[in-house]
Amino acid sequence: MEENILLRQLLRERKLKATSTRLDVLAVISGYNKAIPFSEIQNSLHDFDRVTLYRTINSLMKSGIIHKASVGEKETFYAVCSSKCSSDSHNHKHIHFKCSNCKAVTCVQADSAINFAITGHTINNFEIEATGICVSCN
Amino acid sequence: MEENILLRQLLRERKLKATSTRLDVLAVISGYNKAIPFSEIQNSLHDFDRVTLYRTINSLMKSGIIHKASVGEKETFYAVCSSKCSSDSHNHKHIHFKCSNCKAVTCVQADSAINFAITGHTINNFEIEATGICVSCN
DNA sequence: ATTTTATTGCAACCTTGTTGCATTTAATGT
DNA sequence: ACATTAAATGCAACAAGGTTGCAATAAAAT
Repeated sequence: MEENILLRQLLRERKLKATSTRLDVLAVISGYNKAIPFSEIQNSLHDFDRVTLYRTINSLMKSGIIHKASVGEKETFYAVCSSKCSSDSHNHKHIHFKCSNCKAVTCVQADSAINFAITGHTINNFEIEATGICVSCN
Repeated sequence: MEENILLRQLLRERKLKATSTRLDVLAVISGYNKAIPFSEIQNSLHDFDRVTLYRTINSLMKSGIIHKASVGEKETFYAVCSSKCSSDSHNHKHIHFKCSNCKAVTCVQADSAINFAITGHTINNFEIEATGICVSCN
């Protein structure tokens, strides 16, 4: 369990105690470089209780540090937020992309802004989950 | 449990036995006029075993009669498919829209086709879940 | 250094969904 | 209409994912 002063600062900024659980979980998630499935977090950190991991992930989400990256699968994926996110609101304009070849889930930007309208409806927010072949597999 | 000859035909076309469970479940789902949460199906049909409902829903999905309409919630919603869907493939180009006022989930079409690209990626399929205010609440 | 307050671990629990097996029901052919 | 066949149902049991209450512990504030 190595100390990461930056992660510690990040937690304190969001008014969260910089406990070793949080530092470790955050290190695993941010070191993964793509959306990480819950089971992968568990495997990397088998010294922590399952409940503690759930609670840690929940507080990281509430604080706008990480977010869920669902891709219609049973298993939940998590990824670090952009700096735009806060305790109050998650603000993602990206797409959750699942590669059907390597199975990796990543947060990617569309080449240009996505806009659409639905007659009579006011659209406040939307999420896109896409599947296909990622850069590495192409 | 009233007989619906049309639903019976629909089931038989898709090579499914027209059992009373299926006729009832289908009547409830199609009569709901928007995506229906699983609990609502259960409440309407408390005489059937939970397992039977799950199995019924699964076979209706496999046959392309209904589909899941997820909106990032814990609870699963279901809606009837367009006639384009078959046992082989679900083919939806619609958006799953959740009204933050009345909480209803509906399948709606965008006013114009939605297209986007991600550099280096091949996009094979995508799903959009939107939240906002629906027609009735506007 | 002590107090305060949040976090952890544990056990227990809930919900959602699935499986195996014996029983029942719908469709098919006669 | 009747027997046969193949699929669907109910039940019990289970598994995965996630939550809650509470006592013990660790971090932050004084």
